[in-house]
Amino acid sequence: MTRTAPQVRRRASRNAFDCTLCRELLDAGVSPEQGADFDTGIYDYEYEHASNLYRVAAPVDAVHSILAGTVKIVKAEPTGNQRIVRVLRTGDIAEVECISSPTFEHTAIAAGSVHACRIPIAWFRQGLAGSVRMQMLLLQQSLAALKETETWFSRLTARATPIRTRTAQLLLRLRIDAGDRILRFNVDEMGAILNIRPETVSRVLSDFGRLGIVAKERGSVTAQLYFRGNIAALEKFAQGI
Amino acid sequence: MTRTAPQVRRRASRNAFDCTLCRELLDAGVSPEQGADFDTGIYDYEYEHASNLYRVAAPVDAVHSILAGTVKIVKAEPTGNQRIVRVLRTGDIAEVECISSPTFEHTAIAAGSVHACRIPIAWFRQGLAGSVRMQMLLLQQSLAALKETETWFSRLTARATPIRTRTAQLLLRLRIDAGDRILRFNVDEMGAILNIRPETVSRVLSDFGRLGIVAKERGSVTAQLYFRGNIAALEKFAQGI
DNA sequence: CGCTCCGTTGAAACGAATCAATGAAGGTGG
DNA sequence: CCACCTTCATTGATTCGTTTCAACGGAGCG
Repeated sequence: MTRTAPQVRRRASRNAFDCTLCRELLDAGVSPEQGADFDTGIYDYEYEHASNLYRVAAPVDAVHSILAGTVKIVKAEPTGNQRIVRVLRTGDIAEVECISSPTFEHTAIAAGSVHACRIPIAWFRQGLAGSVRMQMLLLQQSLAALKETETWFSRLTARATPIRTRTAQLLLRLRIDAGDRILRFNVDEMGAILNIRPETVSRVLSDFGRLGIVAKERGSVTAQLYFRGNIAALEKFAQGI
Repeated sequence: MTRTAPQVRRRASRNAFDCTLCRELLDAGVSPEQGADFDTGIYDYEYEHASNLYRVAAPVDAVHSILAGTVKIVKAEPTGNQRIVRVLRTGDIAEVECISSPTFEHTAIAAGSVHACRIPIAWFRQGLAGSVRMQMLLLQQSLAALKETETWFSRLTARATPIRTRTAQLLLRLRIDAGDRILRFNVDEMGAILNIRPETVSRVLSDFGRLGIVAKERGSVTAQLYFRGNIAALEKFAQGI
């Protein structure tokens, strides 16, 4: 989990109004100073796979609204190792914690290609103070994050449940929409979530592979990011067979 | 963890205005209908040790503000076993989740004697809609809960860390104020937090006892609720010796 | 006094961690 | 275009820690 991650990010072409948060802010009548345009720092950025949206302990300069893609939220332990505490999807707002914290409490890493809107913190705070709808929106987000984290941890780290079961649960949680595609994390990352060693993840995944339940996608380069899974079978395993 | 818990609760004598939440609501100009008095259902209740403030899946009838004491927040797993996802202290607001949920998502159990203010949900929601300060207050609470849960889980369930270490960390987290008193959970409960078997908890605690680091309080009946701990020594263990 | 609840302790079984070696894939430079 | 190197996944053999099963003991209570 200490492998280096590229820091690349580039401005994309999308309109800022695709972002719920931006719309909400503008609706609230809080415009980013007069003559607002995209030079104020509100953009749709595209982040490469494995790049950081922001890093732990860095001063909070912006709030990120996920327009497309999946983002891993990583918490660093004092012991040095890192754990993934939740996963953000399209529509989520990253690091609502920034309201009461001057620095980021997590690191956010793109899983696959990610589009995110970066809203300058000053504008965001201004908007928050003046808009009841903004506050409710954030409250909802915060509660959603709480629920996600609780479930994530309490189900996925339950030692009573065998690792086979927990791995199946994790794979189901990483499913893309309704199909049989599953977001593919590497063995280190899955270990960081399930709290087991990468070797063990590999063993379980190999088992699943032999049973024909999970297969790695072959073909194009980007396809490596996904598994193909037998969802019905996985659900059985997830319930402890 | 399936031991029965008494359901006792009785009305205490304290004034509702000791409760931050109540004050906030009244300040917001939202009074519980005219002629408001304590018959509206706003009370300072006293809960006995091990009694429930509310139970999972029950319809949300009230929000609880903890005036004094410690409350365990328990999440039930589909597998049947229960885990303590966080601990509430004086000043905390229980189950902020109720804003977006019709039923309780957790069970709240008093650890020792607990004073809590029960605010009828209708009044609470009314106040929330009209008060910016209320919303910010809840947002803060929600974020605090999120942080607490993350830390709780990510530190205490880290499999890499030996159980000795994690137990020491837990004990430090259960410390009462600045002294050497530590809130005493039973072996089942500590197991439910650390995600280990009660027998294992017992073994570790016995070790600590032999090392003179932790001692069970002797004497009065209520004193059973506490340990006496050598804080400095525990901190060493908590850092992995 | 005997019951039950809860904590304690022991011995054995099991499962994941650890250590170590091999293999597949991708990138780089000659 | 191929050899080389790095990264990451895989697999095996062994060790270690927790669980499991089981029995015992103290405390509180009817």
